[in-house]
Amino acid sequence: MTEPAKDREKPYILVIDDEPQIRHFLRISLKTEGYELLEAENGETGLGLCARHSPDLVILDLGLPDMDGSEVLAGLREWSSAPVIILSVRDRELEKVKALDLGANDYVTKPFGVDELLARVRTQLRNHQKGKNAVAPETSAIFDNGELNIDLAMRKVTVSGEPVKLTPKEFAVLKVLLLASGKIVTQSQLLKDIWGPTHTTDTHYLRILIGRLRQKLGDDPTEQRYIQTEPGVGYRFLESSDQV
Amino acid sequence: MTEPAKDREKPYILVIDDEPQIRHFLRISLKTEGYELLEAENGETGLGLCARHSPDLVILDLGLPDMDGSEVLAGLREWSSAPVIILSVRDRELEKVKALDLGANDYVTKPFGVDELLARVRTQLRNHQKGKNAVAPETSAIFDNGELNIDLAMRKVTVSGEPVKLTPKEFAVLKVLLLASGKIVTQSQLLKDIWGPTHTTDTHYLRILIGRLRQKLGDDPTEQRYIQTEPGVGYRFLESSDQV
DNA sequence: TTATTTTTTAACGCTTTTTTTACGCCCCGC
DNA sequence: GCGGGGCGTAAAAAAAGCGTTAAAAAATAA
Repeated sequence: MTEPAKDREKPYILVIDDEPQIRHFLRISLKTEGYELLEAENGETGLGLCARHSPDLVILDLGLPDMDGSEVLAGLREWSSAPVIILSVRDRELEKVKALDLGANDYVTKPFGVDELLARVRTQLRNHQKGKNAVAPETSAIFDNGELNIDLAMRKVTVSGEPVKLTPKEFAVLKVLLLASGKIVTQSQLLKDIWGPTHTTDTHYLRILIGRLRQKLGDDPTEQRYIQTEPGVGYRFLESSDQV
Repeated sequence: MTEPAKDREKPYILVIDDEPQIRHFLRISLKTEGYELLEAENGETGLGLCARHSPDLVILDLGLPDMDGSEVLAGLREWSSAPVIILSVRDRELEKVKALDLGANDYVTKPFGVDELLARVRTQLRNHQKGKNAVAPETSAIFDNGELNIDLAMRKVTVSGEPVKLTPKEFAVLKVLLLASGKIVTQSQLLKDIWGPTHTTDTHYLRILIGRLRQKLGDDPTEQRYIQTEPGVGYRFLESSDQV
């Protein structure tokens, strides 16, 4: 889907209606509620505007001069998932069913109350927003080679089934190393990330921490399976493929 | 948790309405459409059913005998995100606005056409499904391991049958932990959720509250059965499977 | 209002974590 | 072989975090 869906200050609402007085009416109401408005008086320009600005919500009148409302809706749904509220004078049930099944999110019959319409707008925006936020639920990075298992999101580490307790700093180091898996992380980088920019020279802390980490992970500095020392530079976490 | 909202063959719809003929009517219509039905004739059993079965959609009549419809809605929204379609004889605009802003997803005025209602049901299910795929799986509102029983909807907690009284803050903490069951909730997250963004560093409050909570739930900090502390990070509610 | 519950504040052990301090090792150039 | 820098380990001392208790303050119910 195209949907740039950037975070705008104000939600954009596209009104597609041929009656000037309705547009005027909606313009007043929606603007005072803090929405940014886009207007079109026929289906074609409506689709064009929608494509160009990808509004957060569309209010669509079914009775348009140039094309049938359902055509507009169908055209929209081919690429956009923005919520659509249908506006119509016709109160025929079949119309509603058709529109809703075509992908509309709500159907309001004229004449309608402003407050109700605004509430329905809020409802649709709220619903649609919710789905969007949850998209990236913190990349659940996981390492698992059969013996060692690391789940960063759950903050769980097990060695051959046995859970291992890591202190906050230990876990922080492991996380940084694992996220840069295979690549070297310099000592100063690690120090900056975990102790803050004031301790970038205390390479000492690191050695102790790495030591404890290795011990807990069942690693050995002489035969480095997971954490590899790059003398004078830093450390790297070995991916399974890298292991000799 | 009892019922982790697994993918069922048929969508479950919970109808909360006191009028038998309406329920009968809805039962016929919804069943022939292939939905599985749950019915409640008052708010309390409605909330209970919802907590136990976590339906995919709720149809809620505003005029209930035992409690106000908005109370039911509000109670539901404390822990559930299932779409709610309001049914009402009252056509007052303010009612609609209130219900929609309280978290309802649609509002249908009686008398209504079956086909329209069914179309609106489809619309809500379709919308909610879309959002769900990305989101964390919905956790059920009930925990029960034979000894400890927590019902978020009813706001009731019992330990081996005996009801336990929780203060509002205690319950709030428990709710947050339970809804994130198995996952860590950071201290700052808890503090923000319950005390507001101004007290994100007063980890002290938490320790006291968690302490009392453990005491009331019959938990022991040395042998953590329910609430596990992740030192330096936060707390997590243990699902039965996690318990060692 | 009074009485009761709930929340906040304060203080104290206890444990864990972090930091400090000290020491041994190995590789390399001298 | 001698000494220095970088690395790893092992022990302490210091600090921070957790859990508990008791009492004061605030909120709530009666």
